[in-house]
Amino acid sequence: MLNRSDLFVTYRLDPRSSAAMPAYHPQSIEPKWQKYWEDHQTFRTPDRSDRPKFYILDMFPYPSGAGLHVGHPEGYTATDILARYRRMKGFHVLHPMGWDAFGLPAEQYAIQTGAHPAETTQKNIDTFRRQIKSLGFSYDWEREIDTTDPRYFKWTQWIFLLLYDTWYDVEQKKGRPIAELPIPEEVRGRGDAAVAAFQDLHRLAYQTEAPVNWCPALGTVLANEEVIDGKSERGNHPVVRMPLKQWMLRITAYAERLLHDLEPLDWSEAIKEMQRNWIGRSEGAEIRFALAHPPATLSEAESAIRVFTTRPDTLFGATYMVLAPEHPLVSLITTSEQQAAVRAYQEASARKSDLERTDLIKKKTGVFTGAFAINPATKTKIPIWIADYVLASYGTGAIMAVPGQDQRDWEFAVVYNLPIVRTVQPPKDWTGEAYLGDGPAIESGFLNGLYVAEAKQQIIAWLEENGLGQRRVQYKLRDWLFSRQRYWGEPIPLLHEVDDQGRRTGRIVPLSVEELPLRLPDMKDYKPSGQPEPPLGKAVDWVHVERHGKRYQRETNTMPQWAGSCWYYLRFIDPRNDRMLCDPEKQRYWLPVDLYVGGAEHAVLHLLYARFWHKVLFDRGYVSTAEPFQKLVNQGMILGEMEFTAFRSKKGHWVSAERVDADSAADKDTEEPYERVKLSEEQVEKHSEGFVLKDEPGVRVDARAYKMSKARGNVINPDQVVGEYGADSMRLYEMFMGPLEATKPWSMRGVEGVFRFLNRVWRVMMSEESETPKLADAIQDVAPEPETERFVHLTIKRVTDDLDGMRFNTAISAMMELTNHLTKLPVRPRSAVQTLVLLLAPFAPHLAEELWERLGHQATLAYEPWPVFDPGKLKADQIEMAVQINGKVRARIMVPAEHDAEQLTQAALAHVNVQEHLKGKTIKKTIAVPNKLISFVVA
RNA sequence: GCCGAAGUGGCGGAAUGGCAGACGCGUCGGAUUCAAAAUCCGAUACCCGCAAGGGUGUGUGGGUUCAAGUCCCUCCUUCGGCACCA
Repeated sequence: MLNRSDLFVTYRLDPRSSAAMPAYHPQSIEPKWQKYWEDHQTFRTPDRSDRPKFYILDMFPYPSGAGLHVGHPEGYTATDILARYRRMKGFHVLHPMGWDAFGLPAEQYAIQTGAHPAETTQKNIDTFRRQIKSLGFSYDWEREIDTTDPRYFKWTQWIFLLLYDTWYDVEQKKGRPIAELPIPEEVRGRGDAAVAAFQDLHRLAYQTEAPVNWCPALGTVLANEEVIDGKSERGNHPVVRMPLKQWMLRITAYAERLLHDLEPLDWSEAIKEMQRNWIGRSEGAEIRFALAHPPATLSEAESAIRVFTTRPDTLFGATYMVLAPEHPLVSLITTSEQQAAVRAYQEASARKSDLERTDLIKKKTGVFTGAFAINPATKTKIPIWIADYVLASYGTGAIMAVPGQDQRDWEFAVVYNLPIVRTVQPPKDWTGEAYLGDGPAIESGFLNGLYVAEAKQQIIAWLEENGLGQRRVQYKLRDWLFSRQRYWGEPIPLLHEVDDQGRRTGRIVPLSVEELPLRLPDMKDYKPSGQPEPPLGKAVDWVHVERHGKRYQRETNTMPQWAGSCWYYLRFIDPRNDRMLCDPEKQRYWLPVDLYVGGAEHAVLHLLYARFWHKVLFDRGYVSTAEPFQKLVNQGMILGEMEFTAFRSKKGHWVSAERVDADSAADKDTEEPYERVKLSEEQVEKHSEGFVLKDEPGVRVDARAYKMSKARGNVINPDQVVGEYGADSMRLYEMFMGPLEATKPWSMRGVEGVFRFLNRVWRVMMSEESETPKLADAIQDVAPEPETERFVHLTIKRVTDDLDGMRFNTAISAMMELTNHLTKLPVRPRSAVQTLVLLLAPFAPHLAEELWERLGHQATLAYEPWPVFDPGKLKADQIEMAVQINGKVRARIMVPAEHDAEQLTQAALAHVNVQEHLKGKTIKKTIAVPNKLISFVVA
């Protein structure tokens, strides 16, 4: 079995030779230049400049106890290369780093060990900072921020209060101060409390009863991230949903703008599509179905069931209705005979996790309420059921069931023997159940004969005329559940007024800016209470507050981890400002972020939440752009080294991989468990479709790279790579592996490959003969040969173009080719090697600085102008061109570059092999494209 | 099931519709060395051929084109996301 240390031992270059010889030795070069940059404040970024700005941002990490993962430096290297490149191109570059440091692991660790989360967090940050610094990134460390720093979360809390102080004006399509919310006369008439309640109903931050993930076994509420497939991530205990008063953020008010403003952004289409799907806009109608026998206790508004449908055209086919089990009307309309059954069903579905409820293979279930509604189109009585295939949280929590045109309704109708009426004519050969396609309406009164789109228009007009419903847009996006029953997060800066008995009156008082930051109380016991109440409730002294003779309790929920990362890109612009979150003028200069790089796991939530906050800040006048991140790139995942796995049965026979389920290692048919046997490269060979055992070629072997994980033991530690090969090799390898966005497997041999390249660069310039490092005698102040000159200019062009297109792997290839060329030259022009050093500088900055110094320069090359190529020097005198006959290459000819089509044709015809292939044929067509090829079509 | 991305040598990968496999790894041969490591030079898709050369090749099947890895259609596989959203 191959393990990590074996890999290092096997592939490591002998360190003794590098220490003794004046060879490339990153272990001494790299600390030297890192110290230089720090001492000279080389990458300190002044707030303003006359130069064009470039704000290049990494998704800042959560500093986990495990230290940096090789996945982190992938994105960081890409952005660092671009930051350094842009500086050399004359841009004023903002390139900061910080820590997303609130979160669960520190709290879990505290529960286990008693260590304060702030301590472990600082320790982890120190490790991350050291590791990141060891890679030589050009961050302006003066701008470092930490979301758990009170000077930072003061403003996170301030933004929360801004959200609390904002309502969404649908007319103006923007968030406005709550003081500007128009209060209806009728509300005002009922007094201050009614006005306050009305305002609370409209705030972007509001409270509601919302279901949370309650884990009875752990005695705690879990965040969604902690729930995997309906079980707790830790311990694998069942999780149920229970309602609890929660803070919510009204992100749904911004759904349309979040969708619309996505369009012009320079993001990958994939990410945009994921966001669009998440927002999930659909157009349709809201329709009111009157109850057939409304209970006398209900008001007129209450005695109708509102539904949302995207297919109002199928209204005539609505043969029953379904309410979500949690729908408030259920208890009001259920008849006495059905009470028991309905209550039992409600309780059963409450116990189910989301996963169980959405389990697709299960049969549809439901219970009849005993009540009926009137289909407004057919005027017939239709039964009202409850079923958990209808979600309380989408639309109105109720549907009109149209089994003829909806597969889910069809399945339900079949189970409970409910009527099915087709109201869209399916095609003649239709054999399916519900028909969702287009077709003429049937059995639909005045809609008959109309196709779907037209029928929708007609029925909506009819509904609106008759006051039965209206056009409506619905979003899948839900409001953001913002509170966590946790310790290690930002406290929510609100006070709840309590009466003499200590009960909350419902009145809420926000803290003033002067009272911020509201710090966490120091606690010994972070353990969840065993009840679904936040641990902060146990800090009695902290919770109880008295002011102006009134008693208050602090809010004990904390903010989710997303909060701190929602606006950090803004704080980097003005990280030490203690008067406001960010100076308006600085913000105007730096925003938007020109390039944002990070993992695809944040494709939806983080980016959506940050965009939402940004838009609120925009509406309230604190930022000047509608969007925070102009260009977004997601780096791909780095997998472990390729592994070969064979499967062996209990009896010791090899089992071919195609018969085995790769995840469980069990037989696909018999489910017999097999043993996994790791193989070395020497034990396998490629056989047509896959790898097989060398000794037993009939046995297929599983060959793939896996996600890095502690359990699998395939985690690569960046410290070890930097220690062995240096930061420059680490950086270069991460970029050379393949396209930034691609998922790719790690290879230690690949690291060694780029390390050898850096050694070649060193030897191109440095003498190997002398005892101490010395410039090679081959470096001379001479003009380059035309071929070398052309090579240099071509390389400048390739590297520049590739950097602009973020194709780091091919840029490195280009530099390798130039290095290989220069290596062969007995005399290497100083100008040529100097250009190579400058091109290499963003990628391998330590080596480049060292060589730059050896070449006789006094100062850092960080702000040297980027090399420029002369397009006139890219062309060769003679070029090789291919000659095709009927699409096949039959010859290659050297021709002067300026040859025109006619000259090319003549040159091609002169070639022996061409003549051979043309013998006895007639040329029907000749295509000669200068710089491309010459092609003859013959018959 | 739906949406998205991707399938190219032994491996990572490269190719504005114009010479498939750049560059790197690995492997083989050679130089250097007492020997090894490191380094340097050469070869390396597959098949036939001593060679010149020829044939076949970018997941599958079809199409467009003088010319397709690249464009269009079909299917298959892998990865990522969403998933009873009415």
